[in-house]
Amino acid sequence: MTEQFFTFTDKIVNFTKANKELLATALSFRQVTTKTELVSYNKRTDELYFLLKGCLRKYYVKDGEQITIYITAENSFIGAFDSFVTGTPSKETIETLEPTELLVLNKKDLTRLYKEIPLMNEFVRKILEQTLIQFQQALTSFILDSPEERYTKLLSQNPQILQRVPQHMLATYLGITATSLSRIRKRILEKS
Amino acid sequence: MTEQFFTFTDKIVNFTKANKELLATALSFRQVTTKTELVSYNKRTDELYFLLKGCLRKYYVKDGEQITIYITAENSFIGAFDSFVTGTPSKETIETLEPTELLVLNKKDLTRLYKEIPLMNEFVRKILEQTLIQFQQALTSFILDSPEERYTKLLSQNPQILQRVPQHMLATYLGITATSLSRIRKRILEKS
DNA sequence: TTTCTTTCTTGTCTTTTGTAAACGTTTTCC
DNA sequence: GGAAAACGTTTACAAAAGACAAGAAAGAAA
Repeated sequence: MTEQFFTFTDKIVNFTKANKELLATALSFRQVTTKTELVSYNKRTDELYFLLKGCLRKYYVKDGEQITIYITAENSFIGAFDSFVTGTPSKETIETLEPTELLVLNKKDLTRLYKEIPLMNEFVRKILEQTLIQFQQALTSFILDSPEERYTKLLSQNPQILQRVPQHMLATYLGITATSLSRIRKRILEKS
Repeated sequence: MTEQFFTFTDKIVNFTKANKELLATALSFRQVTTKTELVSYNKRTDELYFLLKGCLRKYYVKDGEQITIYITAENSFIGAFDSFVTGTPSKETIETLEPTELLVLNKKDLTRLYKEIPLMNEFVRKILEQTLIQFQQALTSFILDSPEERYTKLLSQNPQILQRVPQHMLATYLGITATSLSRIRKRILEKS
């Protein structure tokens, strides 16, 4: 159950066997159905998730509409970082889009691991470095690219996601309405 | 010269005197004029900067136009993280907008500091956590808010920046053209 | 000061997106 | 299986943004 997780960590740092045993005791397995809220609006969260199987999204509610701001699938960490780090109620909701299997790490255990495993700070630092680069690329794409360009980029970089996520969620994720995405798709079809 | 930097670090972790002496030897002071490129297009960078005084922006070139993707001022770290971390040529340019004073930390020294100062990983991890939250908020604002909302938010959260950065740079930073920002400003004036 | 450059605004026209509503299709779930 | 909900597309109209060009205003430099 944790092999998949350590396959992931092995690409980042060299945890010792002892490290991994400690880590494994801190991780709890959780299996949830579609549409489960892992983090809810205005609730504090002290959990981080490692996705073993399935698909999640993060969304905000604005004017009564759900606006998807993040989508991710297998072998990645996700959490409501703001609430997790600062302890404030979360403005974002994290919800499963499929039956999902995760490993859960809570803040208390993470704090303990930072003390017990010196490599832990380095591990998390490297994860954060990668995540930051990803976020900066996403942010840059919003500034540089048109919605149509963002869609075609998503199409080429992450074609699987299109099979797993409803189009109206993709639309808000691209910063546009479902109507507009439908038009963009039509436009692209007509070009080819 | 480094007091200002340690005032900053003291808010994050408790470096010992010995830590600070080590750190200080790794930091070099640099004073540059307006429009100096700290990181240039297609060049690798192995430097991170801590801004003591002045103002910087990061920009991309698209279709011959400079598109500003980040602006920052005193007491913050900046660098072309992608190039810095992965060693690939930078697609972004970092340029001063004012006469600027900085502390420079290069990658070799940072790598050394990670080994010599255990707290260093924690320090950088915490900086990255904060930066990630900021980036996520910026990204979210692009998805959730209209250009007009982004402008008024910037106005209320960071009014000083408006005095220091030309409007056409702010415009691209907001994801719109200078023309459009000018009209938004007019619209806001007429409302009040 | 005078000149030159940069910056900002305005006008016109075109394209894109948003809003709201309708409609057919697919999926979900008793 | 059948009802209800969710999903995707389309249409008409309104609002916003982009492109391009012209010109005013402000700053920097000779």
